[in-house]
Amino acid sequence: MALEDYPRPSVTADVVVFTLRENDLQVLLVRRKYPPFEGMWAIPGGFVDIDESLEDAALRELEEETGIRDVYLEQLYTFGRPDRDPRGRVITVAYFALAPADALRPRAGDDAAEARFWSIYDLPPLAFDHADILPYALQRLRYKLEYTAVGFQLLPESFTLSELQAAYEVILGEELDKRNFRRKILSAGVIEETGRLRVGEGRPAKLYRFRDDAVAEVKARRLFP
Amino acid sequence: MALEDYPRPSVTADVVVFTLRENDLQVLLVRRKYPPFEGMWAIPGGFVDIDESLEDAALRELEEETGIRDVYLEQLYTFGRPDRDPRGRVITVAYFALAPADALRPRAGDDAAEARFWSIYDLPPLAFDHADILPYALQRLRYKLEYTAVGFQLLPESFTLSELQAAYEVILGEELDKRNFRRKILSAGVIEETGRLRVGEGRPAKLYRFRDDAVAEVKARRLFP
DNA sequence: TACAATTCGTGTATTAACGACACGAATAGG
DNA sequence: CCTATTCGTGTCGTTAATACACGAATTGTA
Repeated sequence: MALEDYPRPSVTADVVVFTLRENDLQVLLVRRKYPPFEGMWAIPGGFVDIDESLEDAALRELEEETGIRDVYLEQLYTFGRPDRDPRGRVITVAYFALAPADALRPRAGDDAAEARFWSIYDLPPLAFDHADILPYALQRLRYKLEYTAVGFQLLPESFTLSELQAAYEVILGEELDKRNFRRKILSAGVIEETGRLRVGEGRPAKLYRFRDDAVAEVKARRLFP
Repeated sequence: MALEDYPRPSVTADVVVFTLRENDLQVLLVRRKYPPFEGMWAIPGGFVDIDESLEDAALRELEEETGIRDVYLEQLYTFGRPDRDPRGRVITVAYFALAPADALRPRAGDDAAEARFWSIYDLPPLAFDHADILPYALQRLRYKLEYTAVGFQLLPESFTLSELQAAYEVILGEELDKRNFRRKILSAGVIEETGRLRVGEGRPAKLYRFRDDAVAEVKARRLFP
């Protein structure tokens, strides 16, 4: 029996792009220009080309909508309810991406009227089954934050410990103790001082950077056990 | 632009069925009756029907190959390298299933010449990219074992603590301390005594069962923190 | 130029969990 | 009744987690 003898679904790759903006955890959404769900907000994505890997499709869509490349990208889950798209059978492989806000220049694509960030904690009504995908992505992000160094993908190259703690707090949705946070993050050995200071209101703060080497990767396992 | 204007891939659901047999962790494989990879071993699976959910497809394939239903099933990952099937573009949504050995009656399906269990630690050459999928499934199983009560899905309804420990050891691939294991598993509150004993060589052992209630589910989080 | 406002950076004491470790108890079979 | 086998149990030292408060460094302003 040949492949053509089976009916084939359409397959899309959708990308949940997280970033930190205005001391908030936000995701990129696009407003749909055409039916179905015309005018509603949706997770950016599109059809997987026939000779393109799933990850390449996600990266391509990401670049089309945000102009960025070299981003942290991870497969999230595949959503395939038969009725999730009124046009027919469409299975979507969802990815999630993390990027620092300053790297992102959202722009509307061919089939999007508009593109902007929304707080993950205050979302508009969403097209398709995208209201199922975002909570799942948030859960995965929180989960990974506790045992890997993935959180640094959301921050600029250098940052203060207070900024890092604020990022953890807004992602996890809870407050953390300052001294315990510093002790854990420093003893994990995943960051190092840059030697520079950030001046502002109050006492200047030391700037740190992520140690993007093999050592840091290994130690990042079970960062918050 | 309509759905039909895009070339569409084929989509399959493959299921990695784990079980414990002969004090070993084993997976069900089928020997392919037809090309490509005729005669080679493969993870059981098949095409997703056009109006069938991905999970239903996995359950259907599972029932066709093993005769079981009501099994623990979880989506694993979606594999979609463009060249993974020589016939054309085939994306597979891989699932993994856990079942006690006594529930399984492997049987060859329409396109399988033979079906049998293989030790996950001693596998034959595999068709497609299935040699990538199995290690990934093992890693996921080990990972889940440490923080959920998922391991009980592999055991019969009642079991001794020694049997449970042996199961953990064969899955994790390492030896565990008897007293520490018992302390952890009992203090987690996920199992209870049945009041019966298993007699055999040596002192009879108490039989336990999994507490399949809401309390056990909650406490099962971070079973081995 | 001092003082008020702000944010940074630090240590300890208590409690909980983890890992290492050895031997008596209960049964079956010879 | 003795031997072989497996079951079931407790302690101690170490490590990790939590809770908690104040002096230090700077900026802006009176």
